[in-house]
Amino acid sequence: MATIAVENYLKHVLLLSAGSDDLVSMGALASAVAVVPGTATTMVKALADEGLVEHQPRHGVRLTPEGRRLALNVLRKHRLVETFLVNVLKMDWAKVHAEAEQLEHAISDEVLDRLDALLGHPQTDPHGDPIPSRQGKLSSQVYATLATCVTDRGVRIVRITEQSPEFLQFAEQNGLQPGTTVRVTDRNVPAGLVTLKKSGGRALALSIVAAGKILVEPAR
Amino acid sequence: MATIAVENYLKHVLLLSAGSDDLVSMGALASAVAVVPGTATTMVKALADEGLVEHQPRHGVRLTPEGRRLALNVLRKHRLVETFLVNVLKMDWAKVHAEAEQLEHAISDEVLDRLDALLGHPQTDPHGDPIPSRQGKLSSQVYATLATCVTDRGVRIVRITEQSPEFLQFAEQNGLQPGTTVRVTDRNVPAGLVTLKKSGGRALALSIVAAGKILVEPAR
DNA sequence: GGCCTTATTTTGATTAGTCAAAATAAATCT
DNA sequence: AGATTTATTTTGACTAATCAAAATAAGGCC
Ligand SMILES: [Mn+2]
Ligand SMILES: [Mn+2]
Ligand SMILES: [Mn+2]
Ligand SMILES: [Mn+2]
Repeated sequence: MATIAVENYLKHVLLLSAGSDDLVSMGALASAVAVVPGTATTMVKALADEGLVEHQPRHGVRLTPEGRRLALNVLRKHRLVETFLVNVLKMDWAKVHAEAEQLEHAISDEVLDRLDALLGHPQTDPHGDPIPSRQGKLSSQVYATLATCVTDRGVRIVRITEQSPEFLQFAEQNGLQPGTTVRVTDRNVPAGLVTLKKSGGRALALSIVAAGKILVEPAR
Repeated sequence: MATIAVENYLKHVLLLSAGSDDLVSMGALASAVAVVPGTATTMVKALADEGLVEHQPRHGVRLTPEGRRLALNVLRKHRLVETFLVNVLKMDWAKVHAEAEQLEHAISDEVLDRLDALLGHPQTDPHGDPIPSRQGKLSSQVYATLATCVTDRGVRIVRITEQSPEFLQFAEQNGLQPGTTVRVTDRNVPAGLVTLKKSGGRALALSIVAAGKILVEPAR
């Protein structure tokens, strides 16, 4: 059985490689799992011995098919648990990430399946993050963000790519959640500012960096 | 934060001391947590240093008030999780114990409270085991068992004190679950045999040992 | 090409939890 | 009481995971 630490490393390699199959740097991995770089190196070498990752010393890591399979299963647990916590237990969507970080290692595949059924086989979690399918398929659709999308046109928020409670709470308070339609009224790059309006709401200003964390699609 | 190992030790000291406040022997504790006796000694000394147990060398352990508080919280999580798994996810009651053994260490107090509310503040889990209250009160009601109760009188099953999947599956298959009313038709101590009948069912034989694991109360 | 900066790896220690097997104390049995 | 059996503790060793700090390699810059 993979330990909790192993599951966390694999999951973060998956998240950091983001669709593409290029190498994940040690530094990025270390800071994602919140360990010192040397620790990541040690662990990655152990994972490579187990055949879960491929390690190119001095360059980075990537998942093997087996490592990817495990990582996807953990990610599926994480996101289904988040969905359960929000949809069934009515928890604050800003808090469920920390909760799921633990639970993803404690639930069995059977509980996973039953949760999935109870929730009606959701495609995304409460933040719009895609839930890997039981067969290990993970949607990697590319979206525009509030920092890059067309202006003066309605766009629908599909995903918030940031787990910090602070950001999520801010988004919630301003109604920036998956499903909401907004319109970018102004984008001032030198000032690093994006201004937007919810249909029938008042204006809201956001930094370009913050806007870049909110994925959108054209509102049909 | 208490580690998973610490939580397990504390929970088992609580279960083994069963209401009374006498000492739990090292041997019993070691086999409950499935470690070698020396390991239990080492851990108990560490727990004593943390003020979670009182260790009387060569005689045994008992929980301090603080250790008891922690242990009750873990036990509450365990039993509420079991209840959730059976009542909401419709899992087999024979399998939920193993599942809860992991989950009891992964859920936060907030999730605990929400689960409790979702389930309607149950008093017992699916096996009839009492669920400690949020304030740390644990019912210690004493019941007769099918090995000791009156014969030829209806008795209602209130609890199965045995977690093994085999036993629970056997009990389920024969309709021996909390709530069911049965009647002991014969008890042959020398032969070590108990015979009983479900109201309107056929006879069923059980060893005295097995019968002793099924707690009952007079059916009014 | 050589130097400098930065990322990565190595080395040496530490902590939590565990086991095997030897040592010791307590109980039990002649 | 003395001997034997049984439970507990001690000792020494091991694994997984981590950090601090020194050593090393890459990549970019003059
Ligand atoms: Mn995690
Ligand atoms: Mn999410
Ligand atoms: Mn447990
Ligand atoms: Mn139970």
